[in-house]
This record gives sequence, C-alpha cells and structure tokens, in this order.
Amino acid sequence: MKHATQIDIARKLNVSRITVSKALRNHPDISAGMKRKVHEVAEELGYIPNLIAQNLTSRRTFTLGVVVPDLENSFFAYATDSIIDAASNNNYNVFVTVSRENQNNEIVNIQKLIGMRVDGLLVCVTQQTSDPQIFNHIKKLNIPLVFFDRQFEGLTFPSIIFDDSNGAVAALRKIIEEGYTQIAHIAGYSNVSIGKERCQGFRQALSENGLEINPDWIIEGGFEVDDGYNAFMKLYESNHLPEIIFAVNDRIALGVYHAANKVGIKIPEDIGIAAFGFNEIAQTFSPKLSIINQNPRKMGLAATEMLIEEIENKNSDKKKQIAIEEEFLWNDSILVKGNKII
Amino acid sequence: MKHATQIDIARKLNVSRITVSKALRNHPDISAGMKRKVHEVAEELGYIPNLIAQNLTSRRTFTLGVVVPDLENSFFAYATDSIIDAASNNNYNVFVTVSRENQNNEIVNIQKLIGMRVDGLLVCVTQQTSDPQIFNHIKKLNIPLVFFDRQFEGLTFPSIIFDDSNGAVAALRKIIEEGYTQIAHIAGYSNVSIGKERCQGFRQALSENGLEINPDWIIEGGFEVDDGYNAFMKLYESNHLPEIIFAVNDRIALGVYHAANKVGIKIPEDIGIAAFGFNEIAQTFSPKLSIINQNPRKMGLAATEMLIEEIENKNSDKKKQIAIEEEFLWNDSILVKGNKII
DNA sequence: CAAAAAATAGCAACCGTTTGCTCGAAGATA
DNA sequence: TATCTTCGAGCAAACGGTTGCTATTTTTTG
Repeated sequence: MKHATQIDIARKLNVSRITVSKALRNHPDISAGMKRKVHEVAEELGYIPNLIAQNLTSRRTFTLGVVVPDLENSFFAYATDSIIDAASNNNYNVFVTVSRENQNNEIVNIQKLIGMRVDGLLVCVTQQTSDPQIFNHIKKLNIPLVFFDRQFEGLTFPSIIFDDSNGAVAALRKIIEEGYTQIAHIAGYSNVSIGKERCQGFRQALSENGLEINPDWIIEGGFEVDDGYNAFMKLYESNHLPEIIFAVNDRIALGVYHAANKVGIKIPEDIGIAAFGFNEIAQTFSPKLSIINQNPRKMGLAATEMLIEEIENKNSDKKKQIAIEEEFLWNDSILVKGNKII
Repeated sequence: MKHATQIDIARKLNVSRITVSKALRNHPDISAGMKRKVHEVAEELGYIPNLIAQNLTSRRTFTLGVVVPDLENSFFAYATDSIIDAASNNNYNVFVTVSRENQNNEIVNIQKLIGMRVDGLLVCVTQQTSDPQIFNHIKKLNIPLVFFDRQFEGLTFPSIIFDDSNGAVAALRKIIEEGYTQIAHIAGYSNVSIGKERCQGFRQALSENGLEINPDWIIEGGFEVDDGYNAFMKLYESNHLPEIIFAVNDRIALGVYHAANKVGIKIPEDIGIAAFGFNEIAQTFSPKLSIINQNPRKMGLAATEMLIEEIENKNSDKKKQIAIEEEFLWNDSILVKGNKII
C-alpha cells in the first residue's frame, strides 16, 4: 500500500484536491459538512500529511538541528534529551548529529542540516573548531543559531554558557568557610578554555581568602579518568595530602575515587573532594560527589527556548548572551559541620 | 540573503535550470566544461541543495527515525550515539525522538516521523505499549522498521534483543566455578519481562549447579537506586549476608554500593556483586562493577545495519530476529583467584 | 422579486528538484 | 556530400502540498 495523499481523498469524494487541502486545515472556504466528510475519509485511509511537501511551500520545517560533540558524554545526553523535550513541547522535531570533536564532521553536519532546511540550529562547537566560515555563511543566510555550553568567540550569535570562573570562586568560598585551607586543584589543561577558566577561579578564590597558592598543588595533565588517577597518586606519593581536592570535572574525580580506594584513603573522612559536574552523575558516586552543578537540562531548555524565540520572533529584544550561575551542592564527598561523622 | 537555488546558478550562467541540475549530479548529458562552470558558480553562491525538494521527487529522504524511551538512561544514550554514527557512515541522517515510556508519545512520534517520510524506523517500545495498531499501519505501508532492546511480541518485524536468561546462566556458572555458593538476587519486579527473564536465569543457574534456592535471597522491589539500597539493608539486617549479590541492573548495584559504604561492608573483600549493565557504566563504579555486558554500541550498530539492509534490499534473506549473547566481565567487584588480595 | 452579499468550491501557479523525451548541432561514416 | 550517430542542452511533467483569485451557488436584503 502506498501513502495516502490528498488526491486519494479527493477522488473518493469526487471533489478537487484543493478542497481537501483546505478542509484539512479548517479553512473558512469549506463548509462544515464537507470538512466532516474529508476528515472521515482521511481517517479511513490512514492519511498522514507529507510534511516534506508541506514544508516545501511553507518554507518552514518545524525542525531544529542539533550538533553535539558526543552523546556518550552524559552531560550532552541529558542536554539533548531536554532539547528534544522542549522542542517537542513547541511542536518541533529534532535532528541530532554528532561531531566527535572534529571540525570537519561539524561542518558536514551543519551543511546537511541546512540542506534539510531546519528552522534553526543548536550548536556546541568542537574543541578544535577554529574556522568561522560556516558560521559566517549561516549569518548571511539569516538562519537562527544558538550556541550552548561552548561558543565560538567573536561571533555575534546568541549563546548560553556556564560561568565557570565565578562558579569555582563561589564553591571554594563555601568550602573555605567550613575551615578548610589545604586545597589542591587537579586541573586538566590550561590551554583549553574550561581548564583555564576553572583554574583561574581556583586561584582567585584562594587569593581572596588569604590562602597561599602552592604550585605543587595545581596538577595539570588532562581531563580523563586516568589523569585523575595519576594526579591523585602523585599527591599521595608526595606524602603530604591536601584536605580537599578540587577537580576540573567528574571524570577526574572518578579517577581520584579509584586511586583513593586502591590505596585505602577514605572519602570523605581522610580527604574531601569537589568537582565540576552535574547532580545525576554526582549521585552515582559512593559517597555522592560534591559538585559545582552544571545542570544540563536547564541549559538545554534555555537554549531551545532561546532558539525558538529567535525563529518565531526574530526581533526579540531579550538578552542574547547568557552565563548560567552554577550552584554548589555539598552532597557527601566533603565533610561539613552538619554531616560530620562523629 | 536567501538560500541560493539552482535557478540562481542557471540565471548567472544563462542556461536552463535543468542543465544545472544535471551538471551538479554529474549527468553524462552535460559537457565537462559546463559542469566545471556550474560547480564554480555553485561554490561562489554558497549553494546548498534543498534536500527537502530533492526528497519530494526521489521519494527517499536518507533519514532514519529513532524512538527511544529516554536519553537520560545511558544505555539508550550510547545506543543512540552509535545509531547516529552508523547512519552517518551510510549517509543517513537521524531524527531522534523520546517517548518517556508513554505509549501516546510513542504514537505521536512515529506519526511525525512517517510524516517526515523517514526511510525507516528504529524503535525501542515503551514498557506500557500494548496497542499494535500503529505497527500494523507501518506494516501495511511497507515502511522498514527494526525493534531494538525491546520488541513488541507477536509482530513480524526484525528485532535485536539481549538473551538475558542465558546471560545470567553463563555469568553465574563462572561465579559458581570460582567456588561461590551463597548467592542472593536483587530482582526488580517479576511481572516486567527483563525482571522475569533475569530471575529465571538466576534460578536455572543455581539449580543446574546443585545449589538450593533460598527464597529470602530473592528480593523483589523495583529497578531503581533506592530499591537496591533497601534490598541490601534488608540482607544486612538479617545478620546473614551472602557471598555474592546478583543484581538485576546497575542502578540496583549502585544502591548496594551506597548501602555497603554506609554500613562499612567492603566490596569486594566482604561481599561480591555482579549486575546486568554495560562496561562504560561499570567503569564508573569504585571498585569497577562486575557485569553481564549489554553492549549498547553493538546493539545500535547491528540494529542500524539491519534497518539499512531492509531499506536498500528489501528481500534480504538475512536472519531477522537476533538475540545477542552477553559476555560476563569480571572487573573488580568480585574476587577471583587471579586478583585476590593476598 | 431583483440585486447585492455571503458561502462554497475550483483553477492556476508555485515551492526546488528530478526524469524521460525531444531537438538542434557537430562529428563520423559511406 | 548526404546520411547516420553522438553530444549537449532544454522542455514538460511530476513529487504533494499551499495560496490568491475566480466562478458558481445560495442567502440576505430592500
């Protein structure tokens, strides 16, 4: 059986296809009786409108294109989930593409999405993205685009990112207020923007609170589990552990958990740890990880609403560059007065 | 600026749009010189073909539709990631939709995807899906569809699922061979198919190996973290812990980790634990969780290839119903001779 | 009851692309 | 040189819808 079309309905009723088209969209031209008949036959034939054809004339696809580096990173999985959710609530479909942190893939994906005539784009650029050409083209074509989580510096698209530097300062302020003074930072790489921002926040927080910065306690090396493991071992073997480890992300924190577990150092009794991350992940740690909460659903939702606003109301005067404030969640990996084990 | 079309290119070169269309697709009708000129102008105008219009005539969209219950479940996130990957390698785009375990959403999503004239569908049905109507319609329309991870019983679509019952038996056989005899099962609910299958595998493995089944050591109650926590506490408070806990999924295992951590029981020294799950998740446990590995990438890849095979070669004689054998991965949450701490 | 207004349905053109067929010009063959 | 091929390009129709306008019928109004 083929897809039923408006023509099939028209033939069955001996009317023109225009009548059918109008009846289906409740156009005032058509009488109530005819509308009823058309709907009945449509139902009977299992008619499903061809959105492709519809979109050809309307120039709208009610489709958003998403480009993320990776869905295996659960931050992006959660963010994408909430994008799909938010889009769906506004009657949009979502094309999801994955760039694998490769600019070439990113460009190909964006071109395909434009080819599909998506109404707008949600992009989290790759870490290696350096060529603005495709984005300039998008600007010229006037296609709505919102950057989320990471943006391409120097372009004038709306964006939503986290304010890592302030997030670090606020979190460390609370930790220091608890009486901790010996704090080490496992830092990723300082040439990557998140690494730089977070480390800078760390330094600022210590300075502000009159603590001296021990260069041996800022350990660079990468963003992955093994890097965290190695960094902890380095601290451990120095025979002088800090009270608190401030980790650049949750994967580093996981490496620290593994290493601490291995050598019999207990979290949080022997050492406390905090990291950038988000709460659902923090809950999968035992004990639950203290985090600077980067809420992916919040970000996905905000980005999607911003994009739809751009699409449907291009001259909006809403604020276009948003930096979300992160919230510190104690959870269980740092002892605080309220939950100190007696 | 508007999207450049073939007409824009044609006008610029003073040829007809048909010539342009053919030149772009390297049709033999057109001379090499003309082709070169067309490509140059296309490049110059930043021409991106309108796939929508292309698809209208070709009746192909090179688009797959995916319906998953949830992207926050990392199994589905990984599976979806690999679907996108596999699709992209075959030059297909992917629409991702989320049903939130709600049959209504599922139906709406599928209808939208059909409306978009996807070339095929990859569906993991919700737990509540009971009405086959939409699937019968799909059958009538002859739209290729592959079920993955969960299938709708009684329909004749190709499917890929895991063989949980045999997976449980094989894993427990290995554990028992290591010399363990005191094994408890934290079981989810027996009225849900995965709960039933896995529990049945547990019983069979014990019987096969001459171990008696202690009804107090099959604890039902749900599939979430808290349920695992509570189940462990129940075992703990009975003052008789088993040697091994066999958990129905990784969230239950996480609850067990939390609870064991809380009461000072050490994994794997004091108690061992294994669960259904997949390796990337297992690695996020400290110590790394022993698992019956349900590889989501493998499943996503296989399902996608199966679907594309269906699309491009409808009369394939390949096997249509596949049950993937799961592999047991020891990791670190059960002591084995090879890695026993001395 | 005639004329004007409102209600209903259809026509033609269009969205951007593809396809099979036609047609003229150039080159090859006899 | 007359005819047959081949080459290169364009025409018309199609995919499945939408839209503005026109034409017919029915209803309202004075």
